[in-house]
Amino acid sequence: MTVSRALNRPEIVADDTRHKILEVCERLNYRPNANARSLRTNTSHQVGVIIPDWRNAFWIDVVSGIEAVLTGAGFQLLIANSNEQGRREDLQIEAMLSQSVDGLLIAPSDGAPSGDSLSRIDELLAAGMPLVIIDRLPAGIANVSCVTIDNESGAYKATRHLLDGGHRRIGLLAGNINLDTGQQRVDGYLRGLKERGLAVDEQLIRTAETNAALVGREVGYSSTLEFLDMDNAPTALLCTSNTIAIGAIAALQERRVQIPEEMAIVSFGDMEWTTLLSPPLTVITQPTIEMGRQAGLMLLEYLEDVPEDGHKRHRKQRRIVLEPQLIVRASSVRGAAAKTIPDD
Amino acid sequence: MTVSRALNRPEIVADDTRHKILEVCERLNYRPNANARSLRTNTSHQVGVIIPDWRNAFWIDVVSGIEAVLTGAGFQLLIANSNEQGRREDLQIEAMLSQSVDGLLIAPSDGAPSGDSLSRIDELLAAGMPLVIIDRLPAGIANVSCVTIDNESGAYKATRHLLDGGHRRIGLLAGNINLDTGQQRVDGYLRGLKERGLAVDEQLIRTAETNAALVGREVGYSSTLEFLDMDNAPTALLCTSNTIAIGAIAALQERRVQIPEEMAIVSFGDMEWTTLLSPPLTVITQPTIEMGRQAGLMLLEYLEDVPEDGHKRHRKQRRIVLEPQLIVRASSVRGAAAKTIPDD
DNA sequence: TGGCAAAAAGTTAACGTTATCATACCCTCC
DNA sequence: GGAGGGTATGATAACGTTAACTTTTTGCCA
Repeated sequence: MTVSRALNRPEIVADDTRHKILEVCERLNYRPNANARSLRTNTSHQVGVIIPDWRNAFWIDVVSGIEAVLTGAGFQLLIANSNEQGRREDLQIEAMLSQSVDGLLIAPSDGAPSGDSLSRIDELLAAGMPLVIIDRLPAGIANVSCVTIDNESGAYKATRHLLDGGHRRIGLLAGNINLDTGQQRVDGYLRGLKERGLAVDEQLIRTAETNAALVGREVGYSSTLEFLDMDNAPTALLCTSNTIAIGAIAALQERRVQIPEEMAIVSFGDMEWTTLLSPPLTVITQPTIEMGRQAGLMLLEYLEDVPEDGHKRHRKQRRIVLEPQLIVRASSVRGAAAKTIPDD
Repeated sequence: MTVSRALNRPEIVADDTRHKILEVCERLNYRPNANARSLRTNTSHQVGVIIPDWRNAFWIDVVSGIEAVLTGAGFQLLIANSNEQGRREDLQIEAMLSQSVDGLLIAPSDGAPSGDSLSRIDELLAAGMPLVIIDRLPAGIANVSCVTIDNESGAYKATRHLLDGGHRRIGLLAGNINLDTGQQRVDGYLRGLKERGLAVDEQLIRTAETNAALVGREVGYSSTLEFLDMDNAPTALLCTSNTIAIGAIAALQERRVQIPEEMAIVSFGDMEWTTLLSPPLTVITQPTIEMGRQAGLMLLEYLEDVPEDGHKRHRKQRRIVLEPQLIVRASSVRGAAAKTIPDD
């Protein structure tokens, strides 16, 4: 009816008719039914976002970046927390498709039973669903657009910084190395050592089964205690996530280990509290908000790429890799002033 | 058609028909359309959650509690961040109603232009929409169910603790006192002083215009510096939020003020990092997750209260007030041992 | 004034479900 | 063998919107 036109394309309705309609809408407290609209148009102005753990500030920041871009463009976010469980992730994708979301932003969980949600993602791509993968890129997925962080480079920078500080035995508290991000951080660490011709001591590398926040903290704590009990304990610690770092620092404080004199420490992810610690924490910043922003923008391109011929256009796959930065603070430098190391 | 029955009420369909149907669904990759279903049934299994600031860990924890309860009961969460802006909150409620959410959980923003979203909430209640207010209860709303924290009690406990420690001049870094939570914290502080017959020095009470995280931090920082510059500076600080505390601690560290010898500090909200500080931070715990859980359960009661007669049942209003706890750590107690300094 | 194009408004059907009612089928029992 | 009662399935309409098409109105010019 004309009402629909008055609300959606006011310019093609005569002025006084429009005013009359709007006035009546106002009086009747009329509210368009989004479900009916979605049913008819097969578009919802909703975008699904699936993250693995929203108790971790990392992911909240990512979502903030996404939100800034997408709600600005008139999309509503459907946020789901997979809790690092592939099965949940799968169900959530399913639920979002049921609601005919216009697009999806997914950070694959580390617990994906490989086949399951990967093939689901392949299906989505084949169906032409606008989709951008964030932060993690499981090996099995090809031809997908994604925004990630150069974890290898981040870990390398951290390792080199510690080596420059004279450390020769550096403990690596890695997350789940079944995840590409986890493995990349190990790779960066190894590159740092190799570059200096240092042998790798497998005992100095600890991994976790999952990246879930609570587990990270626990692993950081117990692994650090184990390090401290070694005959030739490391003199520096590289923590590959803020949750791991929290556990590690707790362990060091408990044992009254002096930072950085007895143990230097570098962590991943700058948090609001890292500068409040004594000493302040050296970190590899994760450009989380920016990652969210870029992923949002990328998805937006796809969303605005209207399929005029009714058939989904074959889209070029794009990949953005963001560079992490090293911020040197006192936790990793013996008696020296802290400064930011410029990118090289 | 029979398909609908096979999927929704399998027990009333003959076994072999059902199997045939399910097999075909599988083969065709059939997925029920949630919009069509919502349109027809006028129910969406979605619950809207509106919080004022998801960059603040406080709210993320609240949402976690809500999620634990509601997704377990088969509801999907629609999370919106009002950014402490009444106008956004209003639009978000509107959008959620368009999508025929089954219920709403709202933490009213502090920037509500009083009339606007309050009357909207009244409307919702009148229309029988299941609705639970969380954490904050604006003065204008009556007859609504809510789950809150006893802020007055929390601030009182903190104040009493500091008074017990011998402090006589306690700086109060309050948030937005136009918000009931903010005013209640001031009230608790005043009760503490009054109980000991101490005069109130208005100069020791600082408030903020809004509870937005960034502002909180800034206010904590600058107000603390102002305190330190006073002729008779306070010897203790009561911060009414974790963001304010972050700013305050930053200021104290910058001025190299010894905690707790020169300035004791108590904060609201226990975070994962509060024990990592030197000294560890004394806090009033906010039962955030529990608040979310209770709000979720309360809403669930309303949701399950099916209107058999087609007319919304008049429901009893319920209120739950959760009690915060004082956790004493070294930031508020002089000397290694946590011993109480006798009164006068 | 008639004719014609453009603008505005109206009509119809369809999106994919499910509530409701109608039908077909199968058994049991007198 | 037919009435009665259950169970399983089928048919129809409706939820509120909009795409596509049709009709009406308006405005303009010859």
